[in-house]
Amino acid sequence: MNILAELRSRFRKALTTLDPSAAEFAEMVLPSQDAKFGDYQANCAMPLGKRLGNPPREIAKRLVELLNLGDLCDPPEIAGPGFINLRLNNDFLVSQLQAMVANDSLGVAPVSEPKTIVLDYSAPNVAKPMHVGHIRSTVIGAALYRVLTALGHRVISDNHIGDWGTQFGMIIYGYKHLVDEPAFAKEPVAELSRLYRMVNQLVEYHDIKENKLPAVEKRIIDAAHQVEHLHDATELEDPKARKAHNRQLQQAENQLAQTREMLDDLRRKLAAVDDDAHLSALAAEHVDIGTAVLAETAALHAGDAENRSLWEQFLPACLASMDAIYQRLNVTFDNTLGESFYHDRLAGVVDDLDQRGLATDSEGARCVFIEGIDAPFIVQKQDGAFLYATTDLATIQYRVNEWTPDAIVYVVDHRQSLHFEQLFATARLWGYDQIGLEHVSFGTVLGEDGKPYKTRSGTAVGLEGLLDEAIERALAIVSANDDARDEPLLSSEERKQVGERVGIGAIKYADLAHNRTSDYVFSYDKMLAMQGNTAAYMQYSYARVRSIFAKGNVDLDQLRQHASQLQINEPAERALGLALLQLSEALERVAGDYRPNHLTAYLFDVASKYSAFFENCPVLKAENDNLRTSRLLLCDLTARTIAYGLELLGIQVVERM
RNA sequence: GCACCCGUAGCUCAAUUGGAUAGAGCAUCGGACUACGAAUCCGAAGGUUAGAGGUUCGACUCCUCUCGGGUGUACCA
Repeated sequence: MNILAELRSRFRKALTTLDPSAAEFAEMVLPSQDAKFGDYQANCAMPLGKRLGNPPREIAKRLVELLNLGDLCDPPEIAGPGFINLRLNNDFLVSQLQAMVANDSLGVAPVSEPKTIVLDYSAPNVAKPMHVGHIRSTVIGAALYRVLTALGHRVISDNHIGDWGTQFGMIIYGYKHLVDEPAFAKEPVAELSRLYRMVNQLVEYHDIKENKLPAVEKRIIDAAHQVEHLHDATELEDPKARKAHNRQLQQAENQLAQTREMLDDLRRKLAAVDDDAHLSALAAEHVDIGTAVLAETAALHAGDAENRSLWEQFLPACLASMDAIYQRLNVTFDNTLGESFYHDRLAGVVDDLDQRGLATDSEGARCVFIEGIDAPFIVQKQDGAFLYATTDLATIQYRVNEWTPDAIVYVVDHRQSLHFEQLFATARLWGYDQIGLEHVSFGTVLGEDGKPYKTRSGTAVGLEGLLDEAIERALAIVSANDDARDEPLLSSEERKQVGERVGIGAIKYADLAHNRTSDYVFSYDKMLAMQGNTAAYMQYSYARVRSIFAKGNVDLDQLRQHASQLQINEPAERALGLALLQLSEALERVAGDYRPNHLTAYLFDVASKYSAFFENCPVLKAENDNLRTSRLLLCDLTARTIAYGLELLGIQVVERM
């Protein structure tokens, strides 16, 4: 049972009796932040009092009279301006916990109105190695998939991979001109990824040399002039004008500094090629590589037989290597329909937009203009090529036709907000105005210097290496700790498994525990710490609970037959029991705004409550057998809740560590 | 220029979407292993929620302005 939902439903009845239009105020029943205000509190009397023109305390009093809560709560108390404080009664807590023992889903109630939700997450470009930037979408998306499913929704995951874009032009060009045949025969994906990186670097090299560098140099000259000009300006008498002037100067100086940094960055990239004899020779040889790559891409799209066959040859290997990472991350998808799947529908999309008068010609491109947004939503380029905007529209059309979802949810980083704003607005104009379109955005992963997490050479940190390092560090910690014991617990195989679960878990949990909208700082030391809200701590908590059963030779199946012996006496038992009963509430909070950090916070709370219980209430050495059984049942529920919660987050537990 | 996001304890982050005295972990200081896992636990200290106004019973949360930071912004995805 979802206790909060039940309380709200009781309040809704009382509220509508009081005033037919007051049902909405039932949402103002919330868990209390402070235990001294009870377990739950209703804050509806204040706004309702205002609406009805009565003193809030009086409203609260009448509500309490109308409420029928005797089976759940002690008599409610009215406090302060009109808060109604609720405390669950002991019998109710005990009966709910007893029911939970026999319930496989730990009392998580399915939502009353299940929805069909398409969940779009991960979406890497194939043929480019996955990097740190793919973690959040993948991990958050997979966790949301599990939580929404656990709540009874029909969830369809779809990995919208980039398998049709310029990067294929790059590897096709690379394969035709620069391939290392033996290396390709031996490890095709590694060779393709080398080719991708090299071609990309050469394209960028020429682009910087011919376009970017001159442009940035010009900007620096302009900015320097601007600064000089502002410096020379005569002293202003008027304080207001002087302040404005100083601000302008400050801004101009900042801009100059920023532009200089950009220049340095570009020069470093040029130097990386110039200083390498092999690369600089290639750069000289492939002067037109930029346009050549675009031509290869265009040829692929136009159905060129050779490029098409290369694409078909490359793709399976790329997908297989991508799947290998997903396997390590324990992430799956119901569908993997990439850009290539939609390519023959794109012309139809633009035609349809034309016919409905939504697309207009602007500077030779077909665009949809959205009211309030300056930038156009370009669906077809001057040269006739389509863009990701077009693909995304075709994708919406396909998903709606195929699955008739209530909502399509995109787990994509915040830099694409404008794109999604335009996409959703266009889709609504196009007729898809009955489904929820949501951009679940998230912040950037930063290095410990507070800047986007990059390698020293400035490239994104590879995902594979990231996982390897986390596992390696976890294994070292696990081993060091086990070695420090009088008698080590773990075999080397166990250590290896624990290292993997703790390492991968650490990366996922760190990501999920942060509010997704903010950037977060990636730190191995913090995510692998045993104190605080980390996967390692949660896994340790689980192992610690489980060790009690081993120590006491407890048969869990038999224990669960004795659910009726579960009792609540000590405050620590009560606090733990109440927390255990709030799992469904935590999951609904996650689903409510697609924030997995509510679940990590909940699990950490359960673990903390368990610690207090563990300190204050002897289990195996309880005063009598009944109490021992009762407390073992609480331990079992705690272990199951932690394991289930972590499982929903995609994290595995270990029995010993 | 315009648009969006952010600013919370020394550091890294929360705050159930407008609720009561803003919470955790690290770091600092002080306690607890011959009772179940001390990789742990308990306690102390640490805050004008960037600043100024406003809205109201009540504001970290909503509105306005200022300061500081980030991101995006016409044919890449």
